[in-house]
Amino acid sequence: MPELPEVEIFRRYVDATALHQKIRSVDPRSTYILETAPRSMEQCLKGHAFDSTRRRGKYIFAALDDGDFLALHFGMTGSLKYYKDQADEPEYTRFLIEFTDNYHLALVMPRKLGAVQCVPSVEAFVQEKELGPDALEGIPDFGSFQHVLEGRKGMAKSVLMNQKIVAGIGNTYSDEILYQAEVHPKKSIDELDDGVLKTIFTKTGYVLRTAIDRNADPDCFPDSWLIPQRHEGGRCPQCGGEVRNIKVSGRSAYYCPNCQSL
DNA sequence: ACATTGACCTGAGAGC
DNA sequence: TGCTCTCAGGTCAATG
Repeated sequence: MPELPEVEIFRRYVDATALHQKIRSVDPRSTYILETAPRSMEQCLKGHAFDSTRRRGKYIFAALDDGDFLALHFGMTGSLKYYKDQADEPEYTRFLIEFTDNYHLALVMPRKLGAVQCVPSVEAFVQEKELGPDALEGIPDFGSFQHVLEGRKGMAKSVLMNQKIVAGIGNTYSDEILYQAEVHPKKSIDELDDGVLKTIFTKTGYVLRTAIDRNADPDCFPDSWLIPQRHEGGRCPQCGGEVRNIKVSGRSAYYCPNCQSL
């Protein structure tokens, strides 16, 4: 599921493939994910080129040469594919950009839970969505982390997943972070002492950074991690006990009842 | 103002 | 085989 590490890999993919090429046409296959009208979308992109990219949480912003941005969100099934021949167009292409050199950039998304739009300013967009600081780059030290959590009362997992508090962490990585910090997903955040909070902060950086270093490919994650065991019948790498699955705010949370007690 | 829940989307996989 | 049901988890609106 595209959380911060996957989205960062997508961002680098755009950097490596689709920059500095003039856009010939835009083909919105699904208006459902379009948050900018098709006409203004075309006006925004056609004849322009992407200069650079930025990421905030789970959003990518591709900067156009006239100052606008294309904002991309991948929902839970989104990905990008860059290719030349029309015959190589992936199934479930929901938004398609064609460059003047005949290459294509497709937003592929079986479930239409993502979004595409043109925005004049990243800052205004972030403000409108009330996005919190980026989980990796927006929280430089433990003091900032404490500040971000100030006054929060919810369950640890829900807090980590709340994009208005910290942007970029979703269901899968919140489980990993709490597993490594040995915190029960339902533990109230305001009941944790500074030592534990500091561990959560440290593990957040470690987990996200390591995932990016390994191409956000779970097959390459360390054996000591929960994610490879995050399924029915999975075993805790630490104690060998069975991993448990419970519902936390309507999401399925995996954890080790032995290592992460309440 | 905050926390929590349910709806949306649609393919995969289970069960009958 | 083929139908129905449940589940996955991103965000957002509605509810507590």
